[in-house]
This record gives sequence, structure tokens and C-alpha cells, in this order.
Amino acid sequence: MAEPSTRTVERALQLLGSVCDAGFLTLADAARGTELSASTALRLLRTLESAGFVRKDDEGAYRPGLRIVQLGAQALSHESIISLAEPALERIVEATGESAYVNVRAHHGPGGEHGLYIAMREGTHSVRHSSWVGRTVPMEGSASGAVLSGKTPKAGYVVVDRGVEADVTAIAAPIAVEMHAPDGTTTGTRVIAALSIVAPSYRMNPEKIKAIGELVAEEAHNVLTAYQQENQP
Amino acid sequence: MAEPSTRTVERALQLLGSVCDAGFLTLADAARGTELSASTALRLLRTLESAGFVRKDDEGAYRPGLRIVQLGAQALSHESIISLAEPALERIVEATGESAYVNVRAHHGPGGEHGLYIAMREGTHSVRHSSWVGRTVPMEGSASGAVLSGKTPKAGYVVVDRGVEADVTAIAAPIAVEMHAPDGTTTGTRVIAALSIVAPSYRMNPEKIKAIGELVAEEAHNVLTAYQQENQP
DNA sequence: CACTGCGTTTCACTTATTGAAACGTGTATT
DNA sequence: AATACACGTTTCAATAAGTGAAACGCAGTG
Repeated sequence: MAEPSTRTVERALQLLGSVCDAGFLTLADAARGTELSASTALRLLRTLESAGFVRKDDEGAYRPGLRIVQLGAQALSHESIISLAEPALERIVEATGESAYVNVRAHHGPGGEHGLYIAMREGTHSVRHSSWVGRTVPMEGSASGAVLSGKTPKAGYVVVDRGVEADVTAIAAPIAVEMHAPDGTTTGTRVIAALSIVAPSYRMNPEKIKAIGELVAEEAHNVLTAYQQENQP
Repeated sequence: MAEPSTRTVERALQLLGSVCDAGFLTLADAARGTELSASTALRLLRTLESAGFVRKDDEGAYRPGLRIVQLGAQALSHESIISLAEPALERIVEATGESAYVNVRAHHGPGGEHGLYIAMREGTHSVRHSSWVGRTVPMEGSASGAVLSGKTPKAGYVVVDRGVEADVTAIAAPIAVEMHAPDGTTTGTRVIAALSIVAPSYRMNPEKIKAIGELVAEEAHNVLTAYQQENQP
């Protein structure tokens, strides 16, 4: 029962991922990237196309289709953590002017574990961080990755300067629930998401970082409270 | 060469769509909804799961996975029309306080043609229309559907009161480019997207509708100009 | 003009998908 | 309690269905 996966579907999904990653791909490129024969790639891409998951542009290249957009938006709307976190994001932006994000652990894919940005509230500064929603970041070397891994110091937040991108500072705090065994004993904590801000480093300084870090940690706790209220009564 | 589609993949994608539509689905429900045998549905769902496109929640039901969220966000970021339309959405919201949207024709699926909401800017009124991004609406009976079909009157915008939802008024205007044959003659127009606002009907009146309609039509034209600048030089 | 790479189609091989059946379990029904 | 039912899961033999090498036409290149 190790891997009762269907190869055809796996290949098709891989193809779909390639197209979305690249933005647009020619048939030959897609076939090379997934190590499929051209005929197989063509057949699968056509299937994806007829279902609306990819489409061919004017130049004949394959692009992400609208069905992906639709399903992605639907999926997002079903992620309750996002709507719960939205007020917190808004308050963080209001207080700091920087873009604020919600991160979760991404599906464990090739290349190790990653975090995924699933929601954002844009900052108000004219020089601000543009959207990273949909982007993944490695767990090591990123602030949100650290808190998602459970490596949060007692301060309650993590700061990473120039981690995943130069000249950018990230501050993240975990939204973590306690896990209980059936008998009620606490078995540890599980980080369900992270709240983070991403800002140009030149605008930061130790005091500001401390203030923002404490704010993010506090808001993360507020989100946790809202989350528990929704899942307990 | 009519339909060289692979059945396995079609079924898997259908399953994926069901899960995303429903938000969460039990195996038996998914199998029923797609008319697959339980064993086949299980195998395919497991394949989707191992690729991160669906996941099982604590109760064992299937939910949309994070991979869908990721690919959807990536796909959205590659839709240039959205970034081009964002300033227009912002101005519309600023001027009217109502939520503003970008619509496109959805992939032609079962149940006739539909429009798809792909971007939104939230209104500022406290009673406002919440997000419809990812939602589809029938072409008939909706304002955005009408303009996407090319049925825009000379006024330049379409108003539908209580069309797809009770107590809601929608106003839409087309973003349309002229089509040219290789020899340069105009062969017609193609609507690439629609700009629209959706608001509670009680807040509307003839003068307001006229003002908003003209604003939306004007902004749609602004987006068109930006679009042409990007695709011509 | 020969050459290379692309998108496409064809086709024989057999691999890999399929669905009925059977099983264990938990939840309604009687 | 005993029965019936629905769900998730596994097994397995039949064969439907996916596969890739090869060949084709076309366009761009040296």
C-alpha cells in the first residue's frame, strides 16, 4: 500500500505544475522539464487544456488556465485561517505600514520543506513589498520558516535580515495550538500558521524591530484565540 | 483527432473540481458526484493527495490542498490584465465605496457559458458585497455576462438589478479590443474582460447608477489603453 | 540546400487502470 | 442486542487504455 498512485495523473499534475511555475511553456520545454516523450506530454496537455487547467496562447505556448485560478480562489476562500487572520493583518499594516502575510507549511514536495504565503495585506509605504502570495520559501533561512518549524525563541518572534532576498527583513510569529492526547495530557504544540511582515531593511532598526515583533506576536495570539473559539464550542 | 483525452486524467481533474466546489467531500460523496466506483475514486484522490492538490482533514474528508492555492495564486499573478486593472479598481472603490471586480469568460464547461470573477477591490461601505473571486456567474442575467458576450448598448455599460442575487445591483463595462485581419481591416471586437461593481440595490438610484456606469465605462477604457500600450510597442 | 528542432499523428505492445467483490468497522434501525 | 446499512479499504483478474518510437510536414538556420 506504499504508492498506489496512478502514473498518468501524476504526470499530468507535474505538467500542470511546470506550466504554472514557468508562466508559459512550449510543448518541447514542458516535455523536457518533466522527462516525458513529446507525444505523451502533448496528449496530457491537451487533456488539461480541454478541462481548462491550461490554455494555449496566441503563440502556441501553454499557460495556466482559468480553471486553476477559479479552484485556487475557491480553495483560499475555504481556508478559515485566512478570514480569521484578516483583521490582524489589517491592524499590523495600519500600525507599521509594512506588508503583512499569513504563511503555512507547504505540501512536502521535492527540494525539502517549504513555507507558503497564502494571504497578504498590502503595506501603505510607497516603497513596499509586493505580493508574494503563492510563493514558497525554504524553511531554513526564512523567518516564517523558522516559526513554522517550531523554532521560536522565548521572545515569541523571529527576525531574519537579508534571508531569502537581499535588503529585505522579515519578522514572523507562530500561531500554535497545544496538542492533547485522548486522555487530556499535552503532547506538544503544533504550528498551524505564521503571521509575518516583510519590509525593506533600510527602514528597520532595533527598536522598530522589537516593537513590530511584539505586535506581530500579539496579533498571532489574537488569531489563535479566534481560531480556538471557532473550533471548540 | 477529435478527443485524444486521457480518461484517467479527466476523471482526476473532475474529482479535484468536485472537492474544490464543495469545500470538503467524503470519499463516497466524491465517488457519487463523479459517477466513479469507490475504488477508482479512492485511488485517484490518493494520487491527488500525494501531489498536494487535495488533503484529508481530521475527520477524514477531502479538502482542497495547498498546491491548488499555490498554483492558482501563481496563475493569477501571470494574468497581466489584473495588475493593469488594479488602479482602475482602486479609483472606482474610492469614488463609489462599492466593491469592484474584474471578470473574464470562464472556460466553457458544463452548463453553458459562464463569467468568472478574477480580481476584486473591496468596497468601503460597512454593508458591502463580500468577495466573489473564483465564483462563476451565468452569462445570461448578469451584467458582466452581458458585456462579456458583447451585448453592450451604446451607453457603454450594462445595469442588472436583482440578476444573479436578490437585492443586488451590478453594473459592468467591457474592456474590448478591435480585431484586425492580417491585411489591416477591422474584423470586429473581442471583449477580453469586464469591469464591474456589485452593490446592494437599496443604495442605488437612477442618477447614481448613471454616474457609476459612466465611471466604470471610463475606467474600462483606461485599462484598455494600458493593455494596448503593453502589447504594441 | 542540408540540417535541426518543433508540433503532430500513427500504431503495435503491453503496461497499468479498472470495477466487482469481499472485508472490517462504525453507525443507524429494528 | 441483534440487524442492517454505509463507508473506507484491499485484492485481483480482465482488458481497456496509456505509452513511446518512428515517421511526417513545416519553419527557421547555417
